Amino acid sequence: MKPSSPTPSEPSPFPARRHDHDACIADGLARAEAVCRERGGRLTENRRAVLGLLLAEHRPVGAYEIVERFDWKRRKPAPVQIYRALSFLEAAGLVHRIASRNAYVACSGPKEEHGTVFLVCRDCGTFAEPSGAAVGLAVRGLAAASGFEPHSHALEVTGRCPDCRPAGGGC
Amino acid sequence: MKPSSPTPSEPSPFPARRHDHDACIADGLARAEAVCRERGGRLTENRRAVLGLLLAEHRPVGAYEIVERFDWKRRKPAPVQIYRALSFLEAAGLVHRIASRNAYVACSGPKEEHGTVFLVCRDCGTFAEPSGAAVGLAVRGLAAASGFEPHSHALEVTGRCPDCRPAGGGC
DNA sequence: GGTATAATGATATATCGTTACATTTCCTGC
DNA sequence: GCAGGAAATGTAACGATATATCATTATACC
Repeated sequence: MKPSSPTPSEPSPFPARRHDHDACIADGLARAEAVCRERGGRLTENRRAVLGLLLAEHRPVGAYEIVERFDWKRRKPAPVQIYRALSFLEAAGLVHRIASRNAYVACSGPKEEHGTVFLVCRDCGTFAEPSGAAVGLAVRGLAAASGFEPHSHALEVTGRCPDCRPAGGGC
Repeated sequence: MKPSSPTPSEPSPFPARRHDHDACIADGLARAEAVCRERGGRLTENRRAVLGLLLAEHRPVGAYEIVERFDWKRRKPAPVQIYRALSFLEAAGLVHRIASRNAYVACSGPKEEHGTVFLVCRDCGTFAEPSGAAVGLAVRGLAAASGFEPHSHALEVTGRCPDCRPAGGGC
């Protein structure tokens, strides 16, 4: 028996090892189009390209790595181009910055109330963004206890993803 | 009635507006000495100076700000000196890096199990490090649900500290 | 004292992110 | 179509953050 998810009602936030990648990119881009229509921005070629690259990776990617891997009109873009696209996408809630790694990921779901949770595998770099309701609760609890008025929060967890942790070992 | 802490059993993690600052620095340095004896490192003059500066501020301070404010043997230190001291102190659990701000703070208490919580006031920059037991619980819950094996985590919350939030306003 | 290890000093460089300003693209109203 | 204005891009230079390298000095231990 393989250690597959025991509770299909709450699927793992990690991407399946093999999955329909093209669909997952197409979904992300479609969602981006919708968000842009709603917010008023334009999903231009540059922004679409950056988002597409991030959607194609399920891991945090540095801005300069995006620069290197890019081929816009047969030439390398300047860093500022990438940062501009990232700023726009981040403001739209389509991309998150992983501060502890100076890297960026495509957001995997609709934006939660100013709070995000990131799980990053220390071995393979795979990334997941689970629902952070429990964390939001914990934050509000801390805030109430200390008189702090929370505005936004980011929880970054490093560890090992289901694929990288020793299969049977309970350790 | 002023909005002081209603539960004296759990004191605010924020420093009182006026408090015995010298004692608070002395305590931190004493604790550092103890940690060094235990771990085997040396709390050298440079490291002690960096830690002292961070202890004197209750807010995140950037590495280059430390450089600027420093006066070692009548000259400005090179950045690498500061980073070396910070690395040592961070490894010893005496200092934390606030990734979202590229800044560093003196740790206000004994190290918790590979997890930390930071509250940073967006108005005055004041910083607090409350007990993160509730967050640790939330992380373990998320992990259990997704098959992730958490190793360490950092939660960074921005908002307004008790001194900066409007006194009576329930907003 | 002699030796190994830890820490520092000094210089250069890598990495990450922004400023400033000119130019182009796209939408809108005519 | 086409002028006017806002949004987005192109280009170059710069600022901020962090590390590499190697020679030198201090400290602990025998």
